[in-house]
Amino acid sequence: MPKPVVSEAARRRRRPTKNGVVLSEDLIVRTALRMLREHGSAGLTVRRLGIALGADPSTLYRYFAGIDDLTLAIGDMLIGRAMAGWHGTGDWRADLRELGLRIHAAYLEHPQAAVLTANRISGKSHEIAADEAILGLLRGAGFPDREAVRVYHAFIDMTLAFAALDAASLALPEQARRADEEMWQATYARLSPATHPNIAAVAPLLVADMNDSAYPTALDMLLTSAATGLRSHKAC
Amino acid sequence: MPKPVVSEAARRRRRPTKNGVVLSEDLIVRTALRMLREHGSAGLTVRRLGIALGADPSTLYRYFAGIDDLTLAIGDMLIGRAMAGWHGTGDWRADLRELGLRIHAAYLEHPQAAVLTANRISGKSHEIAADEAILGLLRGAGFPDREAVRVYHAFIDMTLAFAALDAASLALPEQARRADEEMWQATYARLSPATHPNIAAVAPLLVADMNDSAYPTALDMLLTSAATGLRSHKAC
DNA sequence: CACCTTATGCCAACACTATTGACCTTTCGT
DNA sequence: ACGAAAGGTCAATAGTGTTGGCATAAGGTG
Repeated sequence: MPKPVVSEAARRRRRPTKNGVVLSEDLIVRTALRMLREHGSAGLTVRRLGIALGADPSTLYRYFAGIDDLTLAIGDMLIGRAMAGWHGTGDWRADLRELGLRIHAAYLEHPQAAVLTANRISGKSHEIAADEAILGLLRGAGFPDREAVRVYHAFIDMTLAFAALDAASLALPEQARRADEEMWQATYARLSPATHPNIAAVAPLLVADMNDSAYPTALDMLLTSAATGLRSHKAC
Repeated sequence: MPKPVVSEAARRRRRPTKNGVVLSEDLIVRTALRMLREHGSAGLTVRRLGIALGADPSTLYRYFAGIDDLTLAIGDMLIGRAMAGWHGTGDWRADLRELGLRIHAAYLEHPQAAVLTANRISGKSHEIAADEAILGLLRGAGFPDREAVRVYHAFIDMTLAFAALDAASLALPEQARRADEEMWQATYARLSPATHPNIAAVAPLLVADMNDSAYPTALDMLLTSAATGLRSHKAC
């Protein structure tokens, strides 16, 4: 057992690196985020990260068990940023909406990172805090426990799933992204009404709509359905 | 220009490999799918694929420009299988539900492959056919065009997003998947009621629920909300 | 202040990876 | 039957994550 990873809290000595940098989990993750932004989602490598930090690549294994562990930490930091400074207002529906949009936005701010981490469960502190907040809103609103868990599950998975999907298209290389966006013009808008009557009928609407995220719409629909269910529950 | 890739249609000579195997795009893609299933989503490497085919790894570059090109071809194949043999029944809500579940299921049948390709937009024929069918169902049900496009967009993106999310967790290496599944037991079920009252209160429900896909729930909520909107539209 | 333990950074090495350019051999149209 | 070139092979390059051993400085203890 050559390299035990010491938890950040239990870390006592802070020996500076050859170049004088003092490492920490937080610094490593923040640097990784910067590298992802600059070099794309395939540009995060242990070697490059080491160089960017001014430390030997192998040093990182004192902080993270492997690159997988590092990506989980990156994901947790994104959730942490989404939740930073959030406070509920008492209106469960507005609060949930705000929370979903915040998480979605936090991921889209770092699309290359989001692609790597959005579909992983980290179980780290920020993620747990978010889950606690969401469940609190639902139970506080009067959802019975079973229903609260159902809605919570749909809400959080939908939010992360959309974050990953939308991030993926933002993370494409400039050239590929433009090609995707112009697909709607080039392909869908030119289909014959004879073979594709429905697409042809709404083509202008499609072109206008498809390059925005559908998340806000889908989120509102989920919340509407939840509210409907809540009313019928209270009626009983 | 050392290695021009010849399109499958224009391919004329079929020289057998040292081991006597005759290559083709189709054979390569099918073999890649098998390897993904057997060795996990990180187990598809040019070297291994070459060995599995009984050919030198570099031979594959005669068929695909790079590994990225190969994954696109794999994705193409999945999309083709998703819609095969579908027919509507006339009940728009049931039909949409069926369609969503089919697409979701088709991806989950090859989770390791889905992970690599799920957040790419193809714009190819099968995808167009699905879009036409969905828009037809919504417009046939009486949604005004603008509303039909909104619901269509939310529906298709949500379906693909969940397919990617759920495929990702199925595609994790056995060890990591068990770790993720046990996270709910190991981490969430042990949080103190003092610090995390809501999670603690519903912990057993979470453990029971979180390892299934939330897609059916989210899909039903989306359809419920759409149906509500449709009723109020018809009332006008 | 000096000492000793040990946490932590560094180095070298390993077994991989994708990709490329040069070479050679088989295939097919003429 | 011949010659062009498609297509398979080989060798090499530059990169990857990861690990074991070593050196050194930090910080508690006397």
